[in-house]
Amino acid sequence: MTDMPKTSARLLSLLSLLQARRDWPGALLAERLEVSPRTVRRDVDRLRELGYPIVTTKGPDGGYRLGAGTRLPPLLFDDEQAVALSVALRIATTAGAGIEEAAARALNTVRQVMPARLRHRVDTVRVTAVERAPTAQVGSGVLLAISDAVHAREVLRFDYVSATGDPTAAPRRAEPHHLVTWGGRWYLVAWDLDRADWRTFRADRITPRTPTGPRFAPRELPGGDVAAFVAARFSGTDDSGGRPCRGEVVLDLPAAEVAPFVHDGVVEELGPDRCRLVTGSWSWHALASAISRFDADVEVVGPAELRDAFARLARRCAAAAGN
Amino acid sequence: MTDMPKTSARLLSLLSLLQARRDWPGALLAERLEVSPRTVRRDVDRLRELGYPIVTTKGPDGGYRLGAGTRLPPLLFDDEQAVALSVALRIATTAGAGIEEAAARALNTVRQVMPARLRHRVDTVRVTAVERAPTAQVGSGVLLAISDAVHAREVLRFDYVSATGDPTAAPRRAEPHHLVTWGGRWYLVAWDLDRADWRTFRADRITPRTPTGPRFAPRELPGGDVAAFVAARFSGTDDSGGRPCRGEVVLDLPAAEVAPFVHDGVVEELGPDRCRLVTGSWSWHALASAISRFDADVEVVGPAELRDAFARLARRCAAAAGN
DNA sequence: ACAGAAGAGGACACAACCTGGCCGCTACTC
DNA sequence: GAGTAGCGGCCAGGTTGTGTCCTCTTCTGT
Repeated sequence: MTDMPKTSARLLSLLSLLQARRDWPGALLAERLEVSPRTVRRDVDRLRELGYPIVTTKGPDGGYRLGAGTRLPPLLFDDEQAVALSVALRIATTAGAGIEEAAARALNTVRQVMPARLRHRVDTVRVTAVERAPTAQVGSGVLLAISDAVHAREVLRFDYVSATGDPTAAPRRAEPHHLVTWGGRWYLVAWDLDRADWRTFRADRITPRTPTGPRFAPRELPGGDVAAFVAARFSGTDDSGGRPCRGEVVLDLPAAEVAPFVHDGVVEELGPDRCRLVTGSWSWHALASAISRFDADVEVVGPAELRDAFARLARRCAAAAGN
Repeated sequence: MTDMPKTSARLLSLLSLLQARRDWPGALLAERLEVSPRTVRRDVDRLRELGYPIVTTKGPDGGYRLGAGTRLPPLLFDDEQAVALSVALRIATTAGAGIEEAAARALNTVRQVMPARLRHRVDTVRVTAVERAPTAQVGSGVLLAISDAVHAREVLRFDYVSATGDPTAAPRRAEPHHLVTWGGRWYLVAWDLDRADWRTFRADRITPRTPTGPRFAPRELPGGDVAAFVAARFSGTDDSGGRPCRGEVVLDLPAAEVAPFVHDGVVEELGPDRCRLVTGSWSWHALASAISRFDADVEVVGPAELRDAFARLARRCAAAAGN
């Protein structure tokens, strides 16, 4: 089985890779395909000669990209795809959000058209998803309706059950911008037309109405990034409650050593051994204590309350140390 | 100049020829591709090695044909399956755990063999997954290796990088029982053979070794349910496993206020506002920090290392407070 | 059952092709 | 202007692919 034409196989992989991602730096492709960058360039050339429109960006942040409107040869699942598929769908079947059963069926359907080897791969992957919060059921119909509205940029009208359980009297109207999942729940990020502000609605409390309203012009989400927006929205309100005290510090540690321990916050690399950490906790004391877990020098950026908390924590610890 | 690789190009052509027609006699293909029949046979072999299911008919009226699985009955998903598939894979591509890119490719691959209507459905669904923690990358290879071991019930040998970043000297040996995802991270729930206890290992810190060990008989997980087990494990902090540094302190707090936050240790009531706490952590520093989370006066009973850690922590905090 | 059609595949020699390295260029960003 | 990233020529050496020749095996139709 060592007889396969490396080159052709690589070309197919290359196509698959290019299809999966916006921009691929040549170096990354080289690494991924396990060939030299020079060969990647040649491969790209080859694909071009075969008629595939690969556009390229030069300079920093450059890379390759597959142009649109291409007829690709029937690509096959490779092992990684099979694993990804199984993992994703199995998670959906255990942690699901009303789509468990559909996900299970989909997995089965795909399974059927796979070569035996891959089918076996799929079968061996067993994953359990554990959620912090009991997952609220959202019908795929609702998901679909919201998705469609987002995609079509049409004002969504819907009934909404508030957190207290009271159905809002009047149907809400909002410009749907993003469908987001966070911590096992589904949220719609939308511009609430009635309140003239950005809101996140829990999808499981939404009952879409038909027909949808007129089209709208997309607005720019504060923060630019949906992920950032939602993270910011919820950062003070974990499922288990709120984290009202937030602060910012600079740590003398590589970001990579800090990030894994931060569950609710942002870690930003400032240098090889330096990073910025923005996080929150229940109280200033708890926040200071949480930050102190990193065995590194801390520089408090703010706010003053955090500084004070550190001062008190210092006295506590000094006392505990027997002076 | 036009140094187009004949072979690769031919393979692609062959693929599209086979797609376009039911049955191709080898001789015809040879003529069409302008190569000898022998080469056609070799090309077919090559495609087979690349995973394309090409069926062949021998005898008179024989020929080659592209089998199912690549383009045939355009996967008959129903809408719900399509939605589930898109949702699951899109989540995987944004929240991914090292499989984002593979998930994206898988979605594209599936997309290709869908009828136009469903493809549209798939394209409509846009989901963003927001994770609390920057997700640690886990290679699909690791996931696969773990999964395989779980499935085969074979003892897994692996190198493990501890929370502190120190690679454990000796490889660990464990009976893998479940692969779990929780809060955006992957964990292996296993019976640690060396420590003779249940442990949860972070998958991103695992480097599996080959070969795997002998088969094992499944044990019953305390709590029965993986989900319950993992949830219980993590309900306190996100540390897991054994804690080498143990110490004892007396806190000026009611036991009832301390106990809920201690998941690996003992809280003993000493008075209405006083309790003894024995617990452990990965390092003395971490232990001191963990104890300091209680906003109360601390009296270190022992050992001396903990006292020292508190002293150091005090200096750290004082420095952080800007003195 | 037999002949014939068609694919399978081993051997071999020669040519073509690919790859990695090296290097100077160009295009773009900060 | 410096740094990054892609471009592409050139070369040497080893790998691959190809055509040809042959012998088997598997079907089908008579």
